Amino acid sequence: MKTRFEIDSHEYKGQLNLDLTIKSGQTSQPAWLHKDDYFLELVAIEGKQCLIKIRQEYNDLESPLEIFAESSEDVEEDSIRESVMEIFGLNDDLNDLYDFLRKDPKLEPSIDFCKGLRLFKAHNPFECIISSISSANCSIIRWNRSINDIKMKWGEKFKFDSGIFYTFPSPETLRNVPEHDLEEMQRSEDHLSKEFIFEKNLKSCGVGYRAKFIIKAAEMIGNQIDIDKLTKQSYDAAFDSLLQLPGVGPKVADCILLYGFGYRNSFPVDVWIGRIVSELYFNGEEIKPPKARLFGMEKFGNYAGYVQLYMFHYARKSGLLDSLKK
DNA sequence: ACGCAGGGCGATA
DNA sequence: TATCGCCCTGCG
Repeated sequence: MKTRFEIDSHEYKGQLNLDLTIKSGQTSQPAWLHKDDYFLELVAIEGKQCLIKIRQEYNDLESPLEIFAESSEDVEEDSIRESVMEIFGLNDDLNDLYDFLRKDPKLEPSIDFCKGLRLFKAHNPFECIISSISSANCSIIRWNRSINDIKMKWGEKFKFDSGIFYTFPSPETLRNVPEHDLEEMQRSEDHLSKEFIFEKNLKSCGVGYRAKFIIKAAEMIGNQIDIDKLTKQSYDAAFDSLLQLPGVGPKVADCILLYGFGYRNSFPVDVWIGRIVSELYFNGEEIKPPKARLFGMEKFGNYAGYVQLYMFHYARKSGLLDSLKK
């Protein structure tokens, strides 16, 4: 099955900046592969693996999105369209958001810096959970690399004309992966050659001490923690459930809820958001993360997730972030 | 070279 | 209940 279609800007409210949305470092998933104007990723639609190629005219936030989809199975165009809408936050009304931001003089300037930036939702919730765990105490490039490594080592391989793509492995697969060189060596003792290179273990993906957390989390998902249930729970209940996973604290849980499950009221607080909140709303007085989190959730309500996203990019681009470094 | 940034955890009071 | 040292790696 190969198909091509467009999504016209009239089909969603407000603008979309595809490039900015994909590259903004949201922990839902690594940035999509950028190749000849197109962004590419393998996405499961109706349970079938489907390569999505998407492109937007450079610097034209109003032009129609051009989408190519390709799969060895038949996938309905409507389902692909729905997935794309969901992944790129096209069901969100950015005009509404901007009306909200304009009412707050502290947030108003963020609009110009972030035009068309949308929440980049995970197409694979389990991948989002592992991405978010990997992102803790870690740079964006590093955890992006780790997740791509994990996909290449244990994902299922799919070949297309435009390249080779891998799925993110299932919890069942990931929970059985060796943690480090030693474990990999022990497991393959019987057939070990002199030149054996240890590279099929989690630590070799650069996740560091988070390897243990990832394996344990993969074990718990499907047992104590049911992903489908999480999406149907209240924000508070889902937050508490996620905290049971190793490597998941408040910040990571909020990222998973926002980028993985679409809880728009979550307000993930890392050191930067903490500093920005204290600078903008508390005269620079130090605000502890739990307090900043509650402040954001209460003040911004269902816009909290977007406000967090916009605050960070605004601060980054305006130079505010640099001024807060010390 | 080497010290620091980054979020969560487990030990401590 | 709050505070603090440590975990691993990339970068300046």
